Amino acid sequence: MPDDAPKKPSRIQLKNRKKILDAALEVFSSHGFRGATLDQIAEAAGLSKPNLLYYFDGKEDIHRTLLNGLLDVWLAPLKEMDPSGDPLEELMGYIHRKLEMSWEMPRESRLFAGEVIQGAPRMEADLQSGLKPLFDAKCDVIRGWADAGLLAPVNPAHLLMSIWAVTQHYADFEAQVGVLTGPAPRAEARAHVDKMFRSLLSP
Amino acid sequence: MPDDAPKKPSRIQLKNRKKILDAALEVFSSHGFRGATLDQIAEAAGLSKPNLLYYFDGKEDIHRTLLNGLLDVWLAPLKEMDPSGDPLEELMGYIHRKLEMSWEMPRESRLFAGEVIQGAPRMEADLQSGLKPLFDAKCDVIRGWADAGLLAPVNPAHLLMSIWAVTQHYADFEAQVGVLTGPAPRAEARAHVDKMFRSLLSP
DNA sequence: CAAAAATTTGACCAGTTGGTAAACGATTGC
DNA sequence: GCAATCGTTTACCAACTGGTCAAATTTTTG
Repeated sequence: MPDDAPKKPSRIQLKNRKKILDAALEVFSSHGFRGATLDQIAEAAGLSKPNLLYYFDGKEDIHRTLLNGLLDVWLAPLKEMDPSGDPLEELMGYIHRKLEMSWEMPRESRLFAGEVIQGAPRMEADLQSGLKPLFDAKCDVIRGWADAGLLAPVNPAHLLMSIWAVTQHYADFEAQVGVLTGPAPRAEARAHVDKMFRSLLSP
Repeated sequence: MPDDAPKKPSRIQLKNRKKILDAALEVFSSHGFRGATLDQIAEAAGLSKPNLLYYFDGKEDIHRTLLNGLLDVWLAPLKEMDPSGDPLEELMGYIHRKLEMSWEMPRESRLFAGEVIQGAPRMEADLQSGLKPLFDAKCDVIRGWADAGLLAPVNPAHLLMSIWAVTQHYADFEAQVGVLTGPAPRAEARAHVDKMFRSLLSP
């Protein structure tokens, strides 16, 4: 018999865990792990601090849960890239989906970025087990496309990293983008990114 | 008579301030402002904590001094871009210099990135006064080149941001790059970045 | 060298922070 | 209806952190 009984969570547990994770996303993404305090998260969640710790084992637990759930969301667009589709349009579709995510989920992007910048101390395992295999698989797909002459010859790994760099930049460096461009850079960004990668990838 | 006598710093002051700033760069860049402690910085600098505070007014003072000095270094390559040179080669030269900086000065890059990700709370003024004017000026230069047909038509602001995004990615996301690519991605990165921007910019 | 100035240190402090214990309320299953 | 479980709060603490201060030590200067 398994000694870790799953004990299906009650409605109230589901609701409060969700509230906590949402509050934690807000706070962690704008102050970093160390910069965030349980009091801040508790207040943002509308709960008391000891109440937080009734639902999670501690600050690290909240953070880890958040990052873990995030990785799936974050990689979903890449998973959708279809090896049997039209190469250029599959890649451009991925790029636009990723760019859209940066506008729609900047907190998630910054949480991720902050963690990686600091050496991913609480995420190394997830990167190895979650990100690496998918990354390698998609690199193979892209290499296949390029070898078949359906794309310009390109280094798949560095292509993917460039895509992440450019698209996530709009979320992660929002403070800088805001200072440097007008209030509505979204359409311009879309056009620019489209042109940049299309010119690189067109065979 | 000016009441804030400059009082030229002694050899010992110069040396220790340098040691402190170097230690602070190490610690701040890998733990963020809030995550860094004065004790950590003091230990890395080989000084006692009260001794740190003899040279700087406090944690914020150290951080601000660091960021302030950094912005100049960071923008130097952009300043070097010569409006009267060959457009494509000036831009590609800038790109390669910026990429080189990411490999040579990853701590500086991460310090900057961490600050901007968290909304640049201690840097807004510097961005407005130091970065914005240079950015606008160089955008005008690039626009001029493009209008003259010496470059492919391109959005100057988003071009510059793309350059930053791609080049700094190798420093800021080093932990991720390390997991995903082999141990020597430097030459590959160079080739990829060159190809990407050359294909975008060639008229 | 001796006085003055600069530098360094040890002891200390007040505020913050992650986390705990136990009592108190609310739900739920029977 | 009522006991048992679940959920919440109050009061609290030990560790850490940024910062102070006066004394001690070293360096510079006349």
